[in-house]
Amino acid sequence: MSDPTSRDRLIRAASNLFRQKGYSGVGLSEILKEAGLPKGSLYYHFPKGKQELAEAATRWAGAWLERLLDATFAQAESFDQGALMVCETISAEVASQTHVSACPVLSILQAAPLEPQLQITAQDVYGSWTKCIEKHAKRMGSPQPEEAAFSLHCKLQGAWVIAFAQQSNAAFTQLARELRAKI
Amino acid sequence: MSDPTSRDRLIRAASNLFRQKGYSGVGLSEILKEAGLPKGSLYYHFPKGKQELAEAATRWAGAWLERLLDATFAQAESFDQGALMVCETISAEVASQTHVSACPVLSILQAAPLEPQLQITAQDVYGSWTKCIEKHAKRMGSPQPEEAAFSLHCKLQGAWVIAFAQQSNAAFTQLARELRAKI
DNA sequence: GAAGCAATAGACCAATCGGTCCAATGCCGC
DNA sequence: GCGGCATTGGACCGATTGGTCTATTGCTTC
Repeated sequence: MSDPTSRDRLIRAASNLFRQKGYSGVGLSEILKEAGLPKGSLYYHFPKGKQELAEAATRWAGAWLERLLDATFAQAESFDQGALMVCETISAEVASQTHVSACPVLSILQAAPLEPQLQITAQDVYGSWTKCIEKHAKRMGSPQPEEAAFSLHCKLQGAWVIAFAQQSNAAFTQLARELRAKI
Repeated sequence: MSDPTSRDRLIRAASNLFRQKGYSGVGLSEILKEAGLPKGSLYYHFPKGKQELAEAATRWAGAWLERLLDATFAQAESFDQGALMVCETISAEVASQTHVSACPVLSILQAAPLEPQLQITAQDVYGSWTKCIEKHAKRMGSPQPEEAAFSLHCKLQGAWVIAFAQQSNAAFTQLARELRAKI
């Protein structure tokens, strides 16, 4: 069994950097420097190189957000309240960092035309999130779970893009205000 | 006065390519090949190089979308109806191309940490859009024009990101369905 | 301690990057 | 035809890119 810390360090470093500068904006040397590992380690753990690392990083961050969704909705008493709490949780998460990082999927999205596998990865992760939200919508008796899931996902994506552009979580607090009014 | 066609060709080529692969994902050689111009022309029209070209391309595309907003809202009988029409117009625009291109601002957003000027450009263009929507919201007697403008901008951004990921305008048609229900 | 595998370390590669520079070209008023 | 400026054409540059390859290290199992 391989030492998990090295592989993990690579994934974390890659995810952080990609979310700030995008897939094409980050060089392997920068990732390796951040992870404190030589090039040999990268190609040992990810033989297909940058693309495979980006895929792993995106799925890792995607799973993290899905856990966040599950944990937050588990505490909610209604879907609308859960939606608000998710928005507030992401807002707090975003605000806790010195820089506002983009949605992890966004980071690899623009590299999709260059690396077809990343397109599939992006669709997979987005699909998982929507399904996850839909699951909770159904569980809480939302009348149109599919529509509600898309609507929330769409708003969160929009707020995340704007927050990234402004380097501020103001968009999330504004969205939270909007969601609170619906309860 | 400089010949507008060369400068314009560069801007159009750059905008198209950036919207597909992102700022860092496109090389100057690719832009020049698409525009059919040599490198000398680029640095004549844009002495500061790639960054200046990207800024011009983003502002150009930003102005195009703002004209689209104005033209669409001008035909609407209410803000909510205008919002729906904008969504449908962008949806049709997106669907008319073989590839779904990202929002022009998104293209340069992830390059912002590398090129500080692009961060300002992105904020400017987003700000113009929001103000433009707000202007129409006020004009049509929307009770909370600021909130309404942010809300629409946010939803459109989200739908655009998802549409880009899925390479389909399904997200826009879904958002249109949601907006139609509010009228 | 020797064999053997997991993992690291980094030299090295061709290709491409953004950018600089200057000669050549085309078009203008004269 | 000529001077002069706007623009083009493209060679050239150092730096960096993603990727390959091999030597070495360190642990584990006999």
